[in-house]
Amino acid sequence: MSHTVDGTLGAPGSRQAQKLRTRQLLMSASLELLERQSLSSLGLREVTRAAGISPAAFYRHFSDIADLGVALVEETLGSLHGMIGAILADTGDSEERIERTVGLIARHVQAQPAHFRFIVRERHGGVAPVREAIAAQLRRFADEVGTALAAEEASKGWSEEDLRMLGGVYVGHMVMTAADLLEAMEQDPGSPRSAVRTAARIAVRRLRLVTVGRRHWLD
Amino acid sequence: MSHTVDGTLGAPGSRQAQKLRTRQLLMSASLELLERQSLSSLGLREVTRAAGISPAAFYRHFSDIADLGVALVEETLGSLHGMIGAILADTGDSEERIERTVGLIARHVQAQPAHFRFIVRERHGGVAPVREAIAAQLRRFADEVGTALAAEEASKGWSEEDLRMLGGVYVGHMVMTAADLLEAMEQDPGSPRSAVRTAARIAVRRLRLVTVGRRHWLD
DNA sequence: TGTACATCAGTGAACGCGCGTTCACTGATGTAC
DNA sequence: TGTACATCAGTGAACGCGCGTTCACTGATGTAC
Repeated sequence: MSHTVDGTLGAPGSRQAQKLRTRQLLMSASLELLERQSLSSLGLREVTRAAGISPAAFYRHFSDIADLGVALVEETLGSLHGMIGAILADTGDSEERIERTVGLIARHVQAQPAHFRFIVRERHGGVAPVREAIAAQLRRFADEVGTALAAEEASKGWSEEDLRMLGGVYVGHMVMTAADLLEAMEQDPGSPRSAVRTAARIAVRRLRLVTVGRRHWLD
Repeated sequence: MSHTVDGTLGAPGSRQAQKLRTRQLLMSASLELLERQSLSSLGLREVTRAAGISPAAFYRHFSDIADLGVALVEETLGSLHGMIGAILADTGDSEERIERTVGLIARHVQAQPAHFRFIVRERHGGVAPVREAIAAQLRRFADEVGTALAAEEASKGWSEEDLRMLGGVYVGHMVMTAADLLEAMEQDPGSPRSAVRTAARIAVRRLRLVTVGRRHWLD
């Protein structure tokens, strides 16, 4: 019944909650370390040191680093679902919508760069289970986008395979834009963010190219 | 016959030639190991073991693994120059040309999968100098393609920035296609190669989308 | 031409270090009655 | 309600192992005369 957040008292379920908190600590500590290295070079001891727990405790939560990586994929791409939804609601061919979409991606990337960097880096990285988890999620996103596009006016007469392709193109562009923005953020002086603006402008033009192609696909 | 030269070799099986051979051995052994792991998890001892030389000898050729990685980038993207040239000579908007381009990429990827996998994996990998070397080379490729496109009929009225963007889009599609083909090759049963064919077909459609967009860019 | 010396790619042993994993343990939390 | 027992997240020590790097060395190749 009673409840003290500082970990001294026992409410029912507080053990479970504490375990979850530690798990989350491991995951966010890892994500921070992964800003500067890849998953396959991330050490178990390194992670537990950063999280402030003993190495052995790691095994109460994950069987190994690859397992933690898969959990990070779920968490990260879960948090992206909101973004995909917002973009879907926005998907259309007008200039304004393209710019809003790129702006949305830019804001998400700047808000949680570590999550995006992780996905971009491990998408083709050296840890097979993580690569597969990312591929499965991105395929799901592409299907969702394709399905949403199918309902639009501009998709009349499109074959199912072409719609799936188009969904994949949009998702591919999102990842590409995120990667470009991260690269720009890394090399940017900090204040003026000119490299970021350039990356965003190019992303807009690329999306415009796809949009024009879509409009005249059946010509 | 006396041969006194400032440092050039004269005798067959010269010291310099042997050194180059060992260096090449280190690089090709690494590339093989990198089919199954990423550069940042590649060990110096692991490489020398695979190459059949002692660990200490490594330092006669490279200062560390990152240094070897940069050398691999130069070698790999140097070998791609021929492909880029062939594609440039082929670049145009006709359906046939698109299919020839994708076929060309597919053949190169199947001929030397390890080289392409290395570039795709390390393009956003955990080793900064390697990432930068790849980015610099791809930027160069994109500029070359952009310049070649500028000379074409279809590029009349295009701004320079849009041409650079288009060059980047083509290079981006090449890398994307290579990545998709590698993924398909991995999961393919072996004989029918249906996943590879599907990946190639989708690559063709994506390129077609870009082509249509290009054609109507100024509408 | 032959001889004496210089160079340097590759060796093998040694080093200290941090790694992943195991184990018996502790003590707070949860449960049964 | 209080008491006795069960659970289990996290600990700390220990282990064997492979790592990157250093060093003095060897012996084939190259050079000077």
